[in-house]
Amino acid sequence: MGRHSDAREKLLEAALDLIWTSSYGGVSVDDICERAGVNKGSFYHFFPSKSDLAVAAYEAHWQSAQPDLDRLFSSATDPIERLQRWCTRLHETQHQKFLTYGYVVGCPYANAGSELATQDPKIRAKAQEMMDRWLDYLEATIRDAQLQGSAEVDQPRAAATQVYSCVLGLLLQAKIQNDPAVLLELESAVNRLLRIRAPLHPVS
Amino acid sequence: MGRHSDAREKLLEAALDLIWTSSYGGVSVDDICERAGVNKGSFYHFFPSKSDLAVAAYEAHWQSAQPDLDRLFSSATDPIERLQRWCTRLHETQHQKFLTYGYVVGCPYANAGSELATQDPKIRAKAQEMMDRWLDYLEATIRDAQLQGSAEVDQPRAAATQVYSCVLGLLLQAKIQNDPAVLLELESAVNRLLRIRAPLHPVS
DNA sequence: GGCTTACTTTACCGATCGGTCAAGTAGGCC
DNA sequence: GGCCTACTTGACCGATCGGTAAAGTAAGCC
Repeated sequence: MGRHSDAREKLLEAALDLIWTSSYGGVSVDDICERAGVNKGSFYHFFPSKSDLAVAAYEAHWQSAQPDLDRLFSSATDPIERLQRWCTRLHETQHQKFLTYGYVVGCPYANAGSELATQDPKIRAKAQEMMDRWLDYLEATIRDAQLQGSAEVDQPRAAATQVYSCVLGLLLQAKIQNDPAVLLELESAVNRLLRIRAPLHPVS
Repeated sequence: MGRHSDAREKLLEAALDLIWTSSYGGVSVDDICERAGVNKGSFYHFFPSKSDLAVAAYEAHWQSAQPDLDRLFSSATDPIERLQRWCTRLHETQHQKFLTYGYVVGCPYANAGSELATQDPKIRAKAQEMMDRWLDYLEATIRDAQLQGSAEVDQPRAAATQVYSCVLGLLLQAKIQNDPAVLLELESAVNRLLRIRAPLHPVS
């Protein structure tokens, strides 16, 4: 039944890349098509609209990142170490992007949410979904840390919200200052928010 | 020498309002002119470009908010109380916007920085300037709290960065969830980040 | 081999984008 | 009263926006 094509995947990747390093409004459908090497007609064969492509691109990006996250947040790892490795990873990722593009690019989902939450309900909902998935990883980790007595929190979900807010805020500050080093504050902030006792390598 | 006009001020106010509740890319020069009741020719009489207007609008907004901030962060007030009142104020402001527009709108400077940091150097620089002004208020307050022994931090500037990141992140989460109540986590997060002893009304 | 279906190609749409321009008008200053 | 200057007016620009349509082509299925 008909031929098959990798145009869809190329569009998803091009869209994520371009929108992440620029913004949703700053990237046109033509830009995405050009980067993907796909004609505009094909674009609208695969996606009903620009915003539908964006939503699909975020989902595809998550799907590709999830195996790595599952490894990072594996319950076989000590919860404090999970958090520390995650902090390190965040800095590394942004630093790499900084070297590649010359800019700290922040979190793609948060960028989209910040720009479009009041304008595009589908994208707002997708950003919220992504946020909730992150919060689930954090909540589980914080709960484990609490159970083994290495963190002192009241409600793990609320603590996860606080930790996640610190991450989003530092990513945003790093982006606005265009300096990945801002993210080095993250580990200390997490230790304080969770009242972590005897961090493996204390930073504050 | 010539007549004088309030068109400039009307444009600044219209631009801030529209961009804050939508986004820079989502608002056109025509939109701003229409809201301000000013013709496009007049727009370009006062401002060389859309982004110059945006920068001027952020500065004007800061100037109008500064007296209030100076009162809030007055060194005559107990530093812990300054922080608590600020947390309360942030929630009230967003809640008010939520009631007015139906949306949590977040921080105008952070929104602009998030959207345009990699695209418009002038706006990125302005967002960074705004951020630094906030950090100055916070750093001074944290320093005062540290001196009177009610907070325990190592470097006040770094602590200010952490507190500010929590604010930005919670504002962003509140915007993406479109729920002002997310900001109620702020006070508890600040208490933990600064290791505040005996908060006036403990929340965690 | 032929039919169906999936995908590609390309030209095109009206609307809107940021920005320009030249002519006109009104207020302060001498 | 006249002139300079600040400001207004509204028509206009080429480019680009997101999206459409119709014809063409190639791969899988029978």
